[in-house]
Amino acid sequence: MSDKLRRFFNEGTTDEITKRMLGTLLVYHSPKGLMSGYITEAEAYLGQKDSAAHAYQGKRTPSNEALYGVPGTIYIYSIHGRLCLDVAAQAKDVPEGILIRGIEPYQGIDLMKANRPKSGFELTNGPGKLMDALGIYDKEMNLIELGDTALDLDVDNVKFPKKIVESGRIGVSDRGTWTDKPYRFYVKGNPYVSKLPKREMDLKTYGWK
DNA sequence: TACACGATGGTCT
DNA sequence: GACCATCGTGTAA
Repeated sequence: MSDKLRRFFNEGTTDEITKRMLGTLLVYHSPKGLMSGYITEAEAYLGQKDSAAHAYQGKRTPSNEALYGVPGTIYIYSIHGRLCLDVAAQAKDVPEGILIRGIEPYQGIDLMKANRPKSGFELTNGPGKLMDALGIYDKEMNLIELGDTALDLDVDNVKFPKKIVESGRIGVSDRGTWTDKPYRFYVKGNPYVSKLPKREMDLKTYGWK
């Protein structure tokens, strides 16, 4: 991992880092070619105290081990037969993480369409969908730091959201008081956001400054 | 556009 | 055997 990326993660709380991640460029050097996309939507999961998190009450198993890694460790997990992409956000052994839920395709769009023959914004507007579009079908990169494998995060060539919307996290079944806490963040108006009604899409600027 | 629901397969108990 | 940080299709309005 680059020093610059290390600094990106080493400052702030996990929800602050999650917001900072909106507009950064997720880069994947796939076997088929380069693909990338700007992060449009992400969720923070605050570790052992967070009843919606995989590491709630310090739960630690082989599959969620990556959450306990250094900041920027890739956490790939499967759910309902799909894969999702997470990144550890805090110091080693502090199991807080960020779920990447949407990207706006930038490079390699044709490759993504070949991987996932869906029209329009359905290409990458969900955590399982974007993994499908990138063509990541296994957990080979799990436990590795961003930048030390084919996946990287470019924090130099970024876009800036005009406004960030907060909401409850998607898909968490009832888990007490943390169920509805506003730890989902997305770029207001960007169409590559899950479950976004058409009327809330800003098709002129996609919500960027 | 909103909601309901079935398929799905890895992971844990 | 149950759970689940999902997705796609179906229905109705």
